[in-house]
Amino acid sequence: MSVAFAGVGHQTVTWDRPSSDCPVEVALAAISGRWATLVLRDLMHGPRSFSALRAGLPSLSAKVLTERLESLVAQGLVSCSRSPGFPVRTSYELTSAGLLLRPLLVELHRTGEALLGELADD
Amino acid sequence: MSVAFAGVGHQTVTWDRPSSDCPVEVALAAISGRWATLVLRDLMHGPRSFSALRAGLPSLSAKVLTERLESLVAQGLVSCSRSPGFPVRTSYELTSAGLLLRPLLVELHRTGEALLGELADD
DNA sequence: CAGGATCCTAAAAGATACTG
DNA sequence: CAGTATCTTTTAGGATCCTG
Repeated sequence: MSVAFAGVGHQTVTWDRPSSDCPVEVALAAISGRWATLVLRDLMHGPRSFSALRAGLPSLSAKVLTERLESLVAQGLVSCSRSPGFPVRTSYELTSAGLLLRPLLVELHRTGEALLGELADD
Repeated sequence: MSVAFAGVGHQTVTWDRPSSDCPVEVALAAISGRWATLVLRDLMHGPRSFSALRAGLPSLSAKVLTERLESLVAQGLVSCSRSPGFPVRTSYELTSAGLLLRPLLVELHRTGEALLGELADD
């Protein structure tokens, strides 16, 4: 059921709704939600604690950061380890699956620049 | 202000919120919203009328399709031409800017497949 | 330090009916 | 045909205060 965007060829699949088994939806799920790409970008540079992530994104509330991280962990893209003792320290880190997102983020950035350039010509 | 995701190097930019002048946000805006990628995928195959798009995405209401198309047109990614006379016929078509999204859609699909493969290993 | 619990608002999505 | 109008529901995001 591989849908070839590039090869504009014949294809049998006909989605009638965004279905979660579609690869595109899977990838989209990983990067959607406000701040998601920014959090991922931070994690691309290495493991980060909860507060390190907050410090990097000051206008992001604890609640939303928690949501974003929970989502990423649930999708198997990020793992979380917490130090025993007190106060607790956490370390969020990309899993091998999470690392697969790097080319997508790069492409997102590249495409955005291309759009800015193209639309400036008008 | 080019942010290198790939080159994990030094960078001066520090976003404290998703800003619309960030290329990543620009690209994200183009593909966000439910059904957006599906509509774009249809348009990648050539010009489509309003009802042709609806026919391809049966569970998508006229209202939402209208919203999606308005957004794409507003972003300069799609153009719309309407035939004079009655009944009216429309033709939505990707602009040259809109065509720039193709590699991104391909990458989205590719990444999704990679994720499905990687996560299946667990 | 790293969240959880609540409450609130705004925006997005969907259903339905109607118009140029 | 190609939408618009309206209303209701859902969901995301944010603010604030609290806890292990």
